Amino acid sequence: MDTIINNISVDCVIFGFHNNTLNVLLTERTLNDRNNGELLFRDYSLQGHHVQVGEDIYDAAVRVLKDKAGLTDIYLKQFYTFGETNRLKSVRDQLWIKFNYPSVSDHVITVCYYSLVDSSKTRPDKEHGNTSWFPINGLPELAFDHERILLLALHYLREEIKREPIAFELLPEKFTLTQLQSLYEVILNTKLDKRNFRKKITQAKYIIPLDEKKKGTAHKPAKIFIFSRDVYEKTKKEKLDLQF
Amino acid sequence: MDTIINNISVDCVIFGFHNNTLNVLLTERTLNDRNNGELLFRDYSLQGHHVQVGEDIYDAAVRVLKDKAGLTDIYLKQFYTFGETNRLKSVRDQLWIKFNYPSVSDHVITVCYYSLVDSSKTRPDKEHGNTSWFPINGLPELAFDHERILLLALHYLREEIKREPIAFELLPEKFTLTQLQSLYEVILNTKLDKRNFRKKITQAKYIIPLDEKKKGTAHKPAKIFIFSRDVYEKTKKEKLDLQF
DNA sequence: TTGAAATGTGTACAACTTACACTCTGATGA
DNA sequence: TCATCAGAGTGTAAGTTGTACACATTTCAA
Repeated sequence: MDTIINNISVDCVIFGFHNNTLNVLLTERTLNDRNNGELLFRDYSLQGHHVQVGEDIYDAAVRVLKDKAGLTDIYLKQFYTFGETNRLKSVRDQLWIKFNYPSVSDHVITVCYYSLVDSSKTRPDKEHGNTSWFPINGLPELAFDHERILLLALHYLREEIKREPIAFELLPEKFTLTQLQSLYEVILNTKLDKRNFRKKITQAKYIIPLDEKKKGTAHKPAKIFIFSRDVYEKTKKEKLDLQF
Repeated sequence: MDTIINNISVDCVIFGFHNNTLNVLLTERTLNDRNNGELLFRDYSLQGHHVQVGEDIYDAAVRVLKDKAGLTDIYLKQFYTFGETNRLKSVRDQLWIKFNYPSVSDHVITVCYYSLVDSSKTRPDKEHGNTSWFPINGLPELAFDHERILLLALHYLREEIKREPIAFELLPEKFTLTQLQSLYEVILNTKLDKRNFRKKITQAKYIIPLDEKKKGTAHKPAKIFIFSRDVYEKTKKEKLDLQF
């Protein structure tokens, strides 16, 4: 039997892009009264779990994605570790922990990752029935310090998407430029100029047009593009640009 | 008595700028043979320690800076957490740990910070006699996985100094533009054009010239500048600049 | 007073960013 | 089959920013 390390956990903030919004995958957490079964509270948490004995923390994050969301082979980035002594000390969290994981330490450090998934590949399955997507702008009440974790993840995502080609992790392999542009607009919360955006794309040789068009649209079909990490690695240039 | 959490530590990569190089503060680690006292090995480690029971991890980092290097009130940035199961498993490290900290877990997670100090304020004192500065380009052999940690710290420092006004943390309060420029040159490992560099400075209203000149130079004395975080916060503009 | 050493300054050209509006294409249904 | 709809796709001019480049100035010390 795998045993857990009782003071170290990982939490994953799983981002997906659909319905033209940025969404996060959350799991319902409820606590019922021990005596009468009455619902004491319902809120939502990130996907997380304790690291197991003998397990690397990165592997723990991979395991959490697999077990809690059925996701494999996706982008995972460690962004911060939370280690305040009071992070699980609210009355509600204490109740829940005592009921569900009585053996856990009262000072748990959590190493946090954010991950990016192509939501077209992720269908809600039976196994993870109490897990669902919530739009960034319409979050429910969150468990523990998960709101803080989520907001910081969003901050790092916004910074990273400006500098690294990670947007593609959130899109299907084949995408249109309109899709790509609205992804940037949604994440960065700005409006971008279509022509200027496309001018930049043309310069990036690793965003490659196919001889293929989007089918089944009631209007002019869009050209389809793919991202090549290979070409990216070979053509990327370091930009030195001091932001005084 | 303070007790330590035996599987969670913090490590600090302390950067300083002097002699026109970027330096790191390291502490000598030695192990002598139990029987004949003969030196088994000598290498160097970052400043680190286990987190104590009831202590926030950030506070642990502050404590480490104080206790191990006599530093207070300096810039501290968490950049990564290392949690591989084999990070302390080399023969040498195991020997050292068994001798010095036999009660420590064999899977220690370490939360890493880098810190920036104005080295003009840090004089090597008696208490920390086995601690000294090493230039980035002339590092000695390092303990544990500290070389890896140090290199990653350097990576994050290089990224952050391009976007945030942290260079000033490495300089005295009053500095000249030549000092500032060579700091950037050393950290980013490039040559910058003096006139263009100064043109940028002029635009940044938070780098403020004083009516004061450097004294005691055998040549034309340089104007003295200070950095104002206050003005920075008020005048900074978000730069949206997708690096395709 | 002269030399050494580092400070401080301007301009022209190239590259990049920004603002902006209309035509094209294919699907649909009248 | 033709008109309409909805989104795709395209170029240019003006402004801003980045880059390359060389010499006069100031102080100290000999």
